[in-house]
Amino acid sequence: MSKKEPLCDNIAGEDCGLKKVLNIVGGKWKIMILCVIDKDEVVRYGDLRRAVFGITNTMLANSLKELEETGMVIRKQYDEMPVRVEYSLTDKAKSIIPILLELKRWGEKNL
Amino acid sequence: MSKKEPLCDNIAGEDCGLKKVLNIVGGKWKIMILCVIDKDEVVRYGDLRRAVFGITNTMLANSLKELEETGMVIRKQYDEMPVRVEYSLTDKAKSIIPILLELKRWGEKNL
DNA sequence: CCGCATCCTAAACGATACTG
DNA sequence: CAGTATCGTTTAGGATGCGG
Repeated sequence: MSKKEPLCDNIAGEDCGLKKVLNIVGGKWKIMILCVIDKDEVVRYGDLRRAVFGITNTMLANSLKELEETGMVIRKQYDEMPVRVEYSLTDKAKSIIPILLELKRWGEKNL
Repeated sequence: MSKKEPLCDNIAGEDCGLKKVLNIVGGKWKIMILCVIDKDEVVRYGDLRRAVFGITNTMLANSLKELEETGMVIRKQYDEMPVRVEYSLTDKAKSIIPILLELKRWGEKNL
């Protein structure tokens, strides 16, 4: 009998681990956002918008909110004047980075 | 100086290895299709349609065509009557499976 | 400075019917 | 059996302007 670990267990639903991952880091901008924060550790909203070339306020704010809700980034607000907001990665997000790096290397080698 | 390997090298374009990967295995069905073929090694079109619950002819045919064009699956046609078509994974596709499995495990553990 | 609200476009996805 | 063609729907993404 085959002992192969299946890629997806629940072919029908959204509860496959793989699909869950794509749900939270998929889309057009999320990985690039994680990338910038990973690189600089702590990043302000405005710096993020300048670093992620081409992103609009709408998409950056939406993406950051979703990343925060899924426990990937931490939002810290300083009520100065004007206000300052800093984003950083959670431990959870940091733990996925090495796997994404493997995927990146695979892509560079094979595509 | 930081020696950290960047997640994305080209923040602006589509030429980041990570984005390339998502381009070819992203979307709603591609990973599930790869999953089924990986499990059974060689799969006929009709079996694939039954195995990937909820997929339509349109999406299955489109996805398979794209996976073939990106060198992820092999299409072999037998001109019998009625015709028979079998799909299998390329070595390239097989080599990404272990990484996807890691992602899957990460998703199961963290999401 | 850091976003949100609104409206709009484009692309992904889907239903149905039909063909070699 | 293994798809294609056509058309409708839905969702992701984007432009612009306003507000705390």
